Amino acid sequence: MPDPPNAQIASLFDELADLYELDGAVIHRVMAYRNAAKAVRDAGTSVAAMTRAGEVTEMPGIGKTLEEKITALLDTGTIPAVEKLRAKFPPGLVDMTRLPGLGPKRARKLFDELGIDSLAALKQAAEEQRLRGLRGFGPKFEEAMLTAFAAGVDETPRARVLLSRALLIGDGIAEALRAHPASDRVELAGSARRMADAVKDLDVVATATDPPALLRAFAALDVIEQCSEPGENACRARTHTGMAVDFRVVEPDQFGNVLQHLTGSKEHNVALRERAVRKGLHVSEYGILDDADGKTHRCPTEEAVYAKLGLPWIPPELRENRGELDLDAIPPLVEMADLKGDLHMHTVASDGRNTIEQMATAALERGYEYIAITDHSASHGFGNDVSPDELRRQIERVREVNAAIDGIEILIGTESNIHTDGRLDYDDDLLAELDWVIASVHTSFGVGSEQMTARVVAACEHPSCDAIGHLTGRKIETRPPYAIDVNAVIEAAARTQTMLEINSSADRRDLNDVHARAAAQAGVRILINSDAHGVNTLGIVRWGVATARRAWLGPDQVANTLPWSEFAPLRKRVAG
DNA sequence: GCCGTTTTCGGCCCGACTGTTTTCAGTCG
Repeated sequence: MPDPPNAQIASLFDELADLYELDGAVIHRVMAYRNAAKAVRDAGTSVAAMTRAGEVTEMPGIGKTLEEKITALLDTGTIPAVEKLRAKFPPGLVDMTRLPGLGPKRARKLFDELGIDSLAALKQAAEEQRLRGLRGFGPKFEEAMLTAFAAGVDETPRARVLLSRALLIGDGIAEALRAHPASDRVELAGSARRMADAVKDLDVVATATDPPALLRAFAALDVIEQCSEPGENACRARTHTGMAVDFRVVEPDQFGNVLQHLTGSKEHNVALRERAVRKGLHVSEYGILDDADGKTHRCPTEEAVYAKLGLPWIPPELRENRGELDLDAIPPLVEMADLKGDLHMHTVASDGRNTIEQMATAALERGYEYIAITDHSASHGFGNDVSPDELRRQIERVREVNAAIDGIEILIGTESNIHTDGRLDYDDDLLAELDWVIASVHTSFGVGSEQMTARVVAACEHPSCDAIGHLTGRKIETRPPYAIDVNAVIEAAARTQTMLEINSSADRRDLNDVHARAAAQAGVRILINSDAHGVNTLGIVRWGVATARRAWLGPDQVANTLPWSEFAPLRKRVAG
């Protein structure tokens, strides 16, 4: 039996949390399971392997009991408590808690008293006004349920919005508000500020000389479709694209507290407050209450908030409670300006829109010292035209352009498909003639974890394979990663000196933050590549850089921050 | 269920809102 991936262990713990909550367990026990689920999901190495090694209780949030549960999962393929509770509560009960205002306590009551065990049964009971007889439930509750059903809560939940789309709106709003004469400071908060993969809504915080005027200006922005009646210092709006936007104007001396509070994440804030309590400090969005003097300290800046707690200012990308609160000093994080090359891009030879010359000129304008032209290989649909003979002609073309354009090294490469048996496209001789090979999976996603892992590990072992592209094949919000043992690939990449790419496409960001951090810790060299299909998308490395920063990567862990003279010898074909 | 510069037991972040209730539990972010 293959080891369960971290994601599977995490989702079982989350399910246990839901089930124990329905079972009426004390909330702190439920929270312990949720914390453990997050810790497992964010772990950079195999939790199953750690358990076998007897090291899993070293993880924060995993104690003896949870260790036993993971051990049971490894030994028997299941966790007894999960089986027992699944038998006790129908799955529809957890679905019911998706409704606004209906949590586990009330769902349990509906089940016990009225036998309601699914969204459908709940809807029918609300329509028949059978809920209002129950103590604690009234007509308003029935109405709220029916409103929620009418809005389609029982259908697929609304997808979150890609960061790139959210920031297009959020940055625009912030800029417009900054330009308004009544505004002072304006910042985006929330998960967009943390550069998460996708976001649910936008939070904007401001200070202003004339708050009502700024609130009115916000409501009148072109992107806003509708806005609540502006209150004294806040309003809630929806954009034409359907995004919710919360806007708050606050006192300047509290700006730091509110910005910190609204930036989150929830987990970061909870952990931050727990630590503060141990020092006699109580953190809220309004200030920091100090037991020592009984005063609430207001902070105009986030720096002041963290300083009061004895911490350095923590970059928003790190605020996920993944160890950032243990830092004495913040390590350097990679920036856009650090990038000196881009090792994955397409031209008209396959599915790109621009020529070699155009891509090279655009890269030069970005200040790059080197790029690799990596059109799709022949076995992939987009690369049908790049036959072996065509690739040989492309080698000549790239060499000519490289000679003609000063100031940038243009590598001839390929993005080779990885076949199901781990072979790359093109003969080894032809691959060896190239300057650079990045290998990616584009076909047969469903071969299963074992074969997929063996397939990519085999590619790592190829002497001409310099890097692996978009390792897990995920598309954020639309396609889950295919089954693959990422930790095994990381081990193989470290052993074979194969680089791993963070693909910067806004909907890929693959490696993700957790995997990229694990890979770097294992000594794998990371690349941040655009996978650009035209000159106008070279800049999407912004999203790859964001993922790298969320992975705690500094410039020294990202290979393409090196100048060409230092990057060139790292390639397997040169290093030998 | 986890955890420890107050602790191996007794705590476990903070505040707002809501509906139903006569003082608050449950839910949410």
